[in-house]
Amino acid sequence: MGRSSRWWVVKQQAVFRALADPTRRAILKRLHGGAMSAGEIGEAFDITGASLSHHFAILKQADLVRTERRGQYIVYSLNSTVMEDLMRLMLDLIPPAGGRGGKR
Amino acid sequence: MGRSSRWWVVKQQAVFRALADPTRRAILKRLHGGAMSAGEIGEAFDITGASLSHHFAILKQADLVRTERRGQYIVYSLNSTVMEDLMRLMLDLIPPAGGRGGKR
DNA sequence: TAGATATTTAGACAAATATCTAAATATTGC
DNA sequence: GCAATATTTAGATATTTGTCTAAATATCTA
Repeated sequence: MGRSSRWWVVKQQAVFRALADPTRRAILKRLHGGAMSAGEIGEAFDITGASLSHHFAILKQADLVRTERRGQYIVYSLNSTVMEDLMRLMLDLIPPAGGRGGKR
Repeated sequence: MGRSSRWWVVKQQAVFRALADPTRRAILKRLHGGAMSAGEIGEAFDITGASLSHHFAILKQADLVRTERRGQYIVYSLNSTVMEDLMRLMLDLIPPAGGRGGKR
């Protein structure tokens, strides 16, 4: 419980929303291999830079990625802390092991 | 393995989309305690039965819930198998521990 | 079988979303 | 300072989504 619960309720929605789009999931996966500039990330996708930037903004709002300007470029990297929070959240949606909840 | 990768790509999108809505996440959480009829689930929410039914359809399409008719009622329960698939998928989005120079 | 209850389906509508083009901002190298 | 490159912002548009009301379907009970 390091964070206020309200913080997480808000952030939670941002995170799930961010993950709902296949392009954004692909971006995260691409970042899996290491930090990359916006342009490099974009090479893998067939959409404009503007659209890409839109996706970055949503990922950033969800705190799933971090940015750092390096000269002309802006370098993106995964924020694994929030990813781990998300995992915990997911676990919360899964019934307890050996759980009842089936037929009666 | 076990499932074709195409199956999962399709299902994956359905699952993430299903989780993007806060009402649907709340439904899953409610089912956490055990199977429940549509009406019982609905008691917790301030939306019409029709809207509820819409959410159920999306959860079902994502295979996150199972249904069983019991007389007049239709009983919903969690499908933890797909939830576990989802967890694996999430892990896939998280960078490997100690990845890329960063020991912990 | 008729009426009551539970749930889904159909159709409409407003709000949210992904995408685009064009323009703005930031940075580098000459 | 100026042109080139990288990225974001603004504004427009078509699609998707969540919700509603009304009607349809399924089941139970008297």
